[in-house]
Amino acid sequence: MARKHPYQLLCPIARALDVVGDRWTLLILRDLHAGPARFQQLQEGLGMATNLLTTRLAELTDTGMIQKLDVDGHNAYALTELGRKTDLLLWELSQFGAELEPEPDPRRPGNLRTIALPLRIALNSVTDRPELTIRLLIDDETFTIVSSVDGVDVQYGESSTPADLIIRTTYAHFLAVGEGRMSLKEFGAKHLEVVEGPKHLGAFASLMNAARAAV
Amino acid sequence: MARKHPYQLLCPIARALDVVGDRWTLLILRDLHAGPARFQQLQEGLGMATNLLTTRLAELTDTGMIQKLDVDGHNAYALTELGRKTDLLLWELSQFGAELEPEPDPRRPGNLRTIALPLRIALNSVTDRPELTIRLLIDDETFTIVSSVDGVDVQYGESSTPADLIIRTTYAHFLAVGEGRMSLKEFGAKHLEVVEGPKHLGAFASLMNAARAAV
DNA sequence: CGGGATCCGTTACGATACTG
DNA sequence: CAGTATCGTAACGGATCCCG
Repeated sequence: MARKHPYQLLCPIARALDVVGDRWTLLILRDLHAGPARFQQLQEGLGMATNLLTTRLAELTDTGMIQKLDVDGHNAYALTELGRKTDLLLWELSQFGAELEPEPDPRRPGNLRTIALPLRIALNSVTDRPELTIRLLIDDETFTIVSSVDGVDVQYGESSTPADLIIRTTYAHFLAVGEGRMSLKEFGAKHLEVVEGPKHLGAFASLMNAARAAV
Repeated sequence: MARKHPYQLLCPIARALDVVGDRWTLLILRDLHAGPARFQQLQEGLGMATNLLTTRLAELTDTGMIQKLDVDGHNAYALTELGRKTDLLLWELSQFGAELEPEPDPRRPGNLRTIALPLRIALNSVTDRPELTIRLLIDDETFTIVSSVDGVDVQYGESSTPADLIIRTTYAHFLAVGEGRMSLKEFGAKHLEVVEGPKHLGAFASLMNAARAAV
């Protein structure tokens, strides 16, 4: 199942592209940076053909970028240690994409897994991080943000650790903050519902502020 | 001549890939980071089909990544300001590629333009840069390295500014140093010929050392 | 119903020959 | 030198089907 026409050039860039340069491959990896995902989650989030997704998952497994898990009887796919090393690459790709004109008419609604990687990188750039576990409810979906001295992790879904702070918002508003179209102050005042742990809201706000300033 | 199947997703990564995600596109940009290039230089360096190169150059021109120049009667292609913004992206791609197994049997000999971008980024990471213009003769080709307080530029070919130091080596040896397979000391002693300006060799050596340490 | 596999029409790519 | 033109092959996209 190897590619018929790899570059096979004496260049690390070409080597990287031989592994992650195929259509859809980097977008699959992007989604997996939000944590393990099932076949259907990936397919629906990306809107790609199922046969292609099957092929890509097999290729990524062969190259050691991902591994297949069994999560309570169901298959799931997760990044390996090698696959996780695509984080800075995807971040720079994202930074370059931000220089381009925004998409006039997208084919699909936004994919929530998209935001995990940039959020994690931005939060990790903060030096004075609080010890805090946040559950973020966006539309019907859940993210867990764990901040500690070791770093920040952002995962799709609930984690076993209890959350200090539970907040709810919508994808549109959260994205507006991430892209700088809405101030954190307005976001906090109008579009953020504190479900639990309001005394930790200040720590969350300063963390977000610092991340925005650092990126 | 637009693509029939762009991603058109609400995600900066997908937007970036809609512009630079096609086969060969990032490798063309990589070569152009070494300075303007003619059609044939690109074709020979990459070993790609001429019709595809024509298509890619047209697409990159349409998206504002490159522009066509007329260099003494001949066409040439150069990065625009937007195109130059792919530098960090290509750097991270290169860093990730360095994590992978080296290519066992490459289809073509190394492309000298390949080294300009990583060399420039590495040299730019040095804080105490000397004011120095270096002409680097590798096999039959020439690079010009201009170091100043503003930064370091690495260009394929000769520049109009006179060189303080002219040195000659081979691609294999230079690559060995870049990949850490040969020490700078051994390189300088055995595989580097000083053509002119030996008194500036010390500044060059300390610049290279600092770059190696920083990357 | 989740997790794919098969089939088929369309598009993109690769190699080479040819032209202004 | 700088591309076009042509053509065979591989990859992609969409739909349908299959299997536990």
